[in-house]
Amino acid sequence: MIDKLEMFIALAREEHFGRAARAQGVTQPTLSAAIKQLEDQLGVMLVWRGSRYRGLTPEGQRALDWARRIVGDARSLRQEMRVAREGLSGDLRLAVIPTALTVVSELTASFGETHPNVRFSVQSQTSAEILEKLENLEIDAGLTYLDNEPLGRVTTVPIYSERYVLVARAGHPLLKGPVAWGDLADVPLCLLTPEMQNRRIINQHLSEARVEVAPQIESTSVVVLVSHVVRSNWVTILPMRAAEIFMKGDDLGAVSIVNPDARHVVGLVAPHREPFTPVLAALLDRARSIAENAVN
Amino acid sequence: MIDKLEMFIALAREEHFGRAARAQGVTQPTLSAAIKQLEDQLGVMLVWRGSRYRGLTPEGQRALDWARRIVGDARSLRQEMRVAREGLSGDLRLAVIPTALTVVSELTASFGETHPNVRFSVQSQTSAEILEKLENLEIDAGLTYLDNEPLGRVTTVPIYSERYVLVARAGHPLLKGPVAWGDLADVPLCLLTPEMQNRRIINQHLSEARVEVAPQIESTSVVVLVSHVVRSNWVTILPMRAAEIFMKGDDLGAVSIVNPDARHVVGLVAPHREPFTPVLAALLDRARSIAENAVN
DNA sequence: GTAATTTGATAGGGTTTAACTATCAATAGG
DNA sequence: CCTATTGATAGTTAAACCCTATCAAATTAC
Repeated sequence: MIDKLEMFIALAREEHFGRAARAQGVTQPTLSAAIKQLEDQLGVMLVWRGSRYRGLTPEGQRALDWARRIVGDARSLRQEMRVAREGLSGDLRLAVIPTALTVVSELTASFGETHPNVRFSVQSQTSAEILEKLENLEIDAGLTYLDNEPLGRVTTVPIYSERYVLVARAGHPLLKGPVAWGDLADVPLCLLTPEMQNRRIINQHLSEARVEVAPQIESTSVVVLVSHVVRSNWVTILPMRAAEIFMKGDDLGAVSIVNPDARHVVGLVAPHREPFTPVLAALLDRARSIAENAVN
Repeated sequence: MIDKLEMFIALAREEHFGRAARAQGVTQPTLSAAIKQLEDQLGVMLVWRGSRYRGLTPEGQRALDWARRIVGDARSLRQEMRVAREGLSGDLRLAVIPTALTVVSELTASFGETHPNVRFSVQSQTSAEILEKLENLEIDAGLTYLDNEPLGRVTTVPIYSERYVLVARAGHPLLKGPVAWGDLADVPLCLLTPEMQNRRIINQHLSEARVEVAPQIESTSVVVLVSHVVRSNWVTILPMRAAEIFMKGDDLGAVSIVNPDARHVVGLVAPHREPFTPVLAALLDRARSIAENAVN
């Protein structure tokens, strides 16, 4: 039953019998049969049938909610028993927004010292993808904005509060003192792409300052932005925590962007499942302990 | 997997391999094998092994919590799909404290009109048994005190507030006017047994009024109490709602017990499982709609 | 102190379930 | 109209499952 629910979840995620089967490590006929048996056992049609996948029925949608819960709890059970057997161990799958990537090492470094048998897998994703993967049980926790866009039913632990800086090549005229959002009208900016929440936040502040921007360089990667800044007169806007790691040499400079002194809270998000598995509970604890007092 | 978790739950409840097997409709070797497989899959010992059942290990205890949750959710999934298929239908297993038994018909009567395909099974239990059976998934909801003793993790819907009356044969001298708890010192009382919460509540009020009682008749059944009162000079204390049904003739009389005018809230308790199954959601709705305004 | 009973584990065998490979029918897309 | 894609179906083999029968250990009864 639980295996079939896992296959059902995979089918809903992949929207394709073949891909879902591959993702589950079975052949396509096996997955087809599993879905059919699930439908027989539950006595309802879950998937619109045709010559191809055409989405879930309303019952399928409801069943998917339960399936996620049941499968998630079953995994929690297994994980908790493994912890009882061999202490904190296993994989922790983390998804992180690009501008918070440098914060991960704070978490993992201190966590890894006390729990050396826990392995981390960290992927860079948009905040929307993080929430989706959390729902689909594809990750165990995420690091993303907590206060800007709605999150759904998740547990959150605030870690720090983002402040924004302008990053430019050393000697750039804008670096002389604090910059206001309104000063950025005719500056050659390179920014993250609009599917990134960070970009939407920046857009929002710029538009509140009546500034229109159309960056010539957009990227999903902070490294791309910074490398453009290093090599030319481009300028970028980054959260301080994301910029710091690039400021070790003398070739870049940063100044605060004020008026307003914008803040956005970033922290851990985890599925709202009581009780938490030991590994996740430990991670949330660690996040709480490294949280800046400044979060508000 | 889910079947094995069901067997594990049955074993924890019955504390006996043979009985648990019978309860699950399998033979004892099958259940023994299922438990062993569960232990192999989870990699931990769940049950203290010896020549007989000797309780759960700590890991078994934790696993039991998850098992209850998983099995409960799986049942919810099946139930919800059945409702999608054939409307509100199926069995609703209710356990009720003796003094609230007359209230059940208020619930079932109005519920049965709109949902004729739902069958009720009502059993009389102590409040402690109700909570235990709720945990063990043996009932779907209970009707019990909400405000007197701790309930654990459940959803509650208050329905009415118990007030206490003294019930005696018609013409009994105590029936002349309201009685105070302190007046009951030398009255021949018959009361529920002390494992009933109602009795503990009454004891509490009597003891606060400095009254010591040692009833010569104790019973788990309200009918037994009332039939003693009808046939002799015994007197009993009952919640008004429990007494009403016996007051149709002229052979019994009741007066309020005041000083204090004690109140205790009675209502539905249901497992705290989001989202609720449709049948349970409908029952909770109905309970809310028949709740007295007087509940406070 | 010994016999009877209870309790859970083990062995062996038959049935069901589950997975895979190979193939087919239906439908999009060019 | 042809080809590629998609999911369903057939047939076969392996695994899982559950039963009956039996056993060893531990209690209980006499």
